[in-house]
Amino acid sequence: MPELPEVEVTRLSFAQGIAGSRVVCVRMGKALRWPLGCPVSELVGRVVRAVRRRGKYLLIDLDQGLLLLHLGMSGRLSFAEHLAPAGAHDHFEMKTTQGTLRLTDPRRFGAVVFADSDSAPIAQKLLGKLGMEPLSDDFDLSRFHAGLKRRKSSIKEVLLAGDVVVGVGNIYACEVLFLAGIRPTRSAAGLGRGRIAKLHAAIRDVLARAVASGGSTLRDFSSAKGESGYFQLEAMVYGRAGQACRVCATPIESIRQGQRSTFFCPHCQKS
DNA sequence: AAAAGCCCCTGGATGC
DNA sequence: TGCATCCAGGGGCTTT
Repeated sequence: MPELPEVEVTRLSFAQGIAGSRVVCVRMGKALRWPLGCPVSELVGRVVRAVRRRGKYLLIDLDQGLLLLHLGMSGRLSFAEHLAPAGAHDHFEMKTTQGTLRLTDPRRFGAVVFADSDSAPIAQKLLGKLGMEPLSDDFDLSRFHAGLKRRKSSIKEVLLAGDVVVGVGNIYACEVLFLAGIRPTRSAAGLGRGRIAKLHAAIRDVLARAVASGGSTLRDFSSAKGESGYFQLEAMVYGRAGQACRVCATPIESIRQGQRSTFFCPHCQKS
């Protein structure tokens, strides 16, 4: 479900509300991707300072240590003073003095992991190799260029890998490559400066607009307040195999790259 | 170092 | 209606 815009919108929807609260109790359901890494009792009484984001991870800063939270494919957060009774897919719940934070995640690819600090081994393992933040100033064109130049695999797979730039998932990778007019199978290293500049701009624009408009609802996203997003632009290519390109009416093609679906317009994305 | 595959898990859509 | 198959917005891990 969640790519960078959805994660960021989720963060914005509860960061203020939870900051300054104190943890009252924590309840775990079925196992998520990794164990929490500390006894739940150790979290009780700690103060929630702030919520940051790095890539698709949310970092919940406590007065001592932090929680790394990932939504995986199907995760969703809720934060409210009173939540409905926990259901079968609610696998993490943290009650605080200002409301309860709940992770609902049917597929359980998501995770909640405790780390002593940003430099703790577990935090380094999960965050250490992440690429540039596309919406921050460190997403610099020269560094993007340099990152792509040493990668022989396809540009689509490099975007998805997240070690050059983070946050671009399968939907946005397809959309951004369409906007930049780049064939997803093109080798990253083979792209010229001009096309890389265009791609760089497309990534910033699309992600920023998606955050500004409350996250994409290309499927079923909703923030931790339960507000559903409304991505103002419809998908140009994602999920549109066989349908007419919105620009040139050529049928959109679908292929597999690295076990994921890719959609593109063979005419608008000639090379 | 980088690339390619595998796998974790459940639910919804589709097809017979 | 029932059952099998395929697909899904992620990403760490192992093997080449």
